[in-house]
Amino acid sequence: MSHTVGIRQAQKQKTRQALMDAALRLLETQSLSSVGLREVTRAVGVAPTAFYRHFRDMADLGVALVEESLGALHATIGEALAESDDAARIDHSVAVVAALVRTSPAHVRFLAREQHGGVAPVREAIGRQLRQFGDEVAAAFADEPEAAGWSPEDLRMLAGLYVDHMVVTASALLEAGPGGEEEIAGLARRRLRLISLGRRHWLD
Amino acid sequence: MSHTVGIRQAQKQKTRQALMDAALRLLETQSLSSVGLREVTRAVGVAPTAFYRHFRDMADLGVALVEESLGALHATIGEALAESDDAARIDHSVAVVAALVRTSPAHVRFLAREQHGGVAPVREAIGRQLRQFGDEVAAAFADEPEAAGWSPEDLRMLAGLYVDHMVVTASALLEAGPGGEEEIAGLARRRLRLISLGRRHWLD
DNA sequence: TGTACATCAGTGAACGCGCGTTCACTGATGTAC
DNA sequence: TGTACATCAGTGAACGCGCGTTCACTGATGTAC
Repeated sequence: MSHTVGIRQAQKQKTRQALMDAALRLLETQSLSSVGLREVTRAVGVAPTAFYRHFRDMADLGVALVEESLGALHATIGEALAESDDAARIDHSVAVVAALVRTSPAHVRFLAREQHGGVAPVREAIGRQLRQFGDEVAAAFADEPEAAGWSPEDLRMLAGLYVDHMVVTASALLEAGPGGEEEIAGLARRRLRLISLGRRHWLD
Repeated sequence: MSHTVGIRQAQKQKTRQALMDAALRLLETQSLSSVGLREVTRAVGVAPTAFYRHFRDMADLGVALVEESLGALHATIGEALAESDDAARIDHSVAVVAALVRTSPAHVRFLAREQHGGVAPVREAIGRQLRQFGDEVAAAFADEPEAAGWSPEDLRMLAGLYVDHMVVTASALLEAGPGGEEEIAGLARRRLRLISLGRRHWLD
């Protein structure tokens, strides 16, 4: 091999990830503004000062967690939106959200908690991501024949309604726990179906 | 007069309210789990130990703030829901939420922040209030002729959609500030209208 | 391949600070007679 | 109305503790020759 990543760089990346993982675990029962830097380094087993080699402060780590939580979701959501049939799209979208909550509950909890939390940079990073999802959903809608006659503003309004509803669904799934998943998912599907009905008659 | 409130009791109530007001002001830029008891008493101008005469801890004060924020709202929402015309009900409901955000922005910010925040008793108190709003909205819907043929579950689903939407609207109004109020309110009304359209065709 | 030097992730001691909670107290208000 | 005692909201000193941040350091990794 000509050029490996470098032992030093690989180890640094590993520590950085360990700090993020430890923080995420602590965030399940606290909010970001009350999790301390020392608490995180203690959980990882490094000196408090090692933290500064990776993040300026806890807000900086929080922003990194937002990217980790939502960065990969854009592609997955894109797939769900690509479904041609309306019912299939609803089922697929709800399934994507349910899968996210099932596989990464701590990430979802973090997002729900910090979306309106006390740490401005993190709040803004989440807001940016959600707005981007809204834009992507609106763009997907715009490509469909059902969008004929719709103003861009109304499409964006509808897309925002979808996204907001998905966020509400994610935190409801979280609160319900694994046992209540199917009930919440069913409720979410019925709500989306009602919205979808409204969409169909919007231009009547 | 036969029996005044008592100077002692009145003064105690005044201090208690001052603690809640000071906490609410501090909560505009922080979350509950990072606001300290000493910070609150310092803002009021009493000794830290005076806090314990009124609340067990900050979570206890938070629960009291939830009641203060939402307790009076049930009656007001009831009025809005009593509108017979669908469009009037939408306008009235959005106006109630906008008025709440305008007159008590700090209360609304507190609720948005702590709805999924790190302090369990407060989170649960907010959840209880929102569920109660949902029940009230569902009961109001049930009394209408349009509800004929609807299952109780579907009515509760619709009511939840309304309440969740109002919560989303309230925090959007907060983020937008006074200048963007009309835009957000307009968006909220269009969304409610779309939901209302879906409702009308639910049984088709 | 070997050597000499540079880099830099992680260390550990030290700092000043504000925190929540305890305790015995004070003195104005309330009550019984 | 006046007196004697009880109540209790608010005080102030004291405590031990964990916090974020600074600093000079160490020693493994990286690089130039």
